[in-house]
Amino acid sequence: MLIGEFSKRTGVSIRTLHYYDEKGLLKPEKNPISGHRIYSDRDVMNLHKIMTLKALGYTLEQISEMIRESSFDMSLVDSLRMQQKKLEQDKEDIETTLVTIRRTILLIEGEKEVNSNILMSLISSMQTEKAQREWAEQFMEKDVVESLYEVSEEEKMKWEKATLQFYKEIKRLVGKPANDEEVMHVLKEYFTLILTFLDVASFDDITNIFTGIESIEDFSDEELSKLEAEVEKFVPSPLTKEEQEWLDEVMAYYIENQAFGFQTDENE
Amino acid sequence: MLIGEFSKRTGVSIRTLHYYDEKGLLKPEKNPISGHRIYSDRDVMNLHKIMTLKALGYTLEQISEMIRESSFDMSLVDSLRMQQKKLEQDKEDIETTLVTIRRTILLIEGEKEVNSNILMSLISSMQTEKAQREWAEQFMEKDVVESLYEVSEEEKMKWEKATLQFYKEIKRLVGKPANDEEVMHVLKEYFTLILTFLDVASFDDITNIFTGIESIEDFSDEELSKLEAEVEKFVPSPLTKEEQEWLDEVMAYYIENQAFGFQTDENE
DNA sequence: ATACAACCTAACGTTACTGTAGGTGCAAGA
DNA sequence: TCTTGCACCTACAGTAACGTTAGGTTGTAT
Repeated sequence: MLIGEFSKRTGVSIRTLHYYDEKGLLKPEKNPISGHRIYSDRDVMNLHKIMTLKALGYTLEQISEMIRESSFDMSLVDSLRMQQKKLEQDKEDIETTLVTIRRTILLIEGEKEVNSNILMSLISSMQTEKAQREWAEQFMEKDVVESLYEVSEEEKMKWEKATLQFYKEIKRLVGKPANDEEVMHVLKEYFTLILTFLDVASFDDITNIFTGIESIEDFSDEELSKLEAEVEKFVPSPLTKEEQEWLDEVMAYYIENQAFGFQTDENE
Repeated sequence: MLIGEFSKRTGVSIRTLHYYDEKGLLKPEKNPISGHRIYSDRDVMNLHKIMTLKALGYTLEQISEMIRESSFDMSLVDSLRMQQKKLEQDKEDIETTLVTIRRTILLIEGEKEVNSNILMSLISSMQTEKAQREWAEQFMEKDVVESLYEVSEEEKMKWEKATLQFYKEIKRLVGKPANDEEVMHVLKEYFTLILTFLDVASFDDITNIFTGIESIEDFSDEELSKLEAEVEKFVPSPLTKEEQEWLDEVMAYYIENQAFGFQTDENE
């Protein structure tokens, strides 16, 4: 059987067969005069072995070691279990990304255009959700973390949509004075939402969800900036430096003037 | 920010940053004298965008097109849906392979050593199960195919274990005369098993599961060898030519002498 | 004799990097 | 001032598993 027929019979391209020959994986006889490769029925079987192991995810190098022997012993089971682990990890990664994609599609379906920085922030926030959770367990009780993350898809969606809108507003309002009515309104809405999601009544209560911390002031400045850097690694802020500085300013103003009063302010 | 600090802050290796610069994905400022790269805060954001899109499965080339614009429109949704499809396919492939691996481990757990040809045959049979099913629908009614493949894991396992044992026996018995008692015994057991799985009472009834076929003789020789070749593409026989020829022979002998009688032969 | 298919080797292209060699810029210590 | 050492630079090579192309040879039909 010449290479063309063999290729058709097995469905493996001629170039791949050349390559396997070159790599010593499948070395057929050769016509010593013409140099043409001559494949036998045994080669069909050997190629099939190669393809099967490839389907299980082994590299050609691993395969060439494996096919030297004509039978497998129990060490194959160990090797299979390793493959299994690898594939399960791959699958989980894909699963995470699929969820992210689904949520992203839902998120932007209502919009006609989305600022790419904001969107990327949100996407990577979804993508790294699991890592964020594990990281958060350093500071909070496990069940607190759980209650924060184990919310329905709709809740998450609501949060993401609100965040998207909030950042959009920030980019629109940047530069306005801290006591601007619209600015105050946007901040109020967002803070209210945060408190709703955290399920606390006021900012003071937020400290309750951290372990071993009496108040926000327990964090030193160094600690805070270290924390910020770590958070940035997960999800960098989609705001420019100016936007961020402006936001810090108006937020400080807002908290000083309204934070502990807005609960009662219900008829606006 | 020089490249070292930037690399630490973002977790991306220096070499990769060089690469992104080279490819035009992330081109920081350069000190015109020393040639050192100078990264800004905006670059942090841009790199983050790149990493996010990479996590969604886009290639660097696609990414470099995508990051030219500062906002996304609805075409992103189409693109995300395409990614989604691709990832779903990948996931399914992995899933299939995982099932195959699990079954393979179970299959060989009882054995101390397995002939690699036989094992490869069985593995690829599991791996291509779906394709086999679709192929089989050319010849059988959909519900017949379904009833053949929609059996419990244990049933499948039983079949595979039996097949493994059968091939092992063949390789042990090859060369013995067709009327050898042991040979007859092995064939009988295997045929009985086949009929059990096909849920038919005799070989004549097998034709009932094919559509538009009155008897096996309806197939011409060409058709049969074409069929065989197609089956070989899924799962080549783990037998050598001699073993296969010997098996054909003893099977022919067995069918002629016993096939239609063994149903009654219950006290052996 | 010639056309043509089928084969050959050899070398480059692909993707997303990593590794290495050899050289420059800049600060601190001997 | 010289040297050491670190951070940085460019440029070239290598990885997996092939695909593609070029240029040349073999075998067969006309």
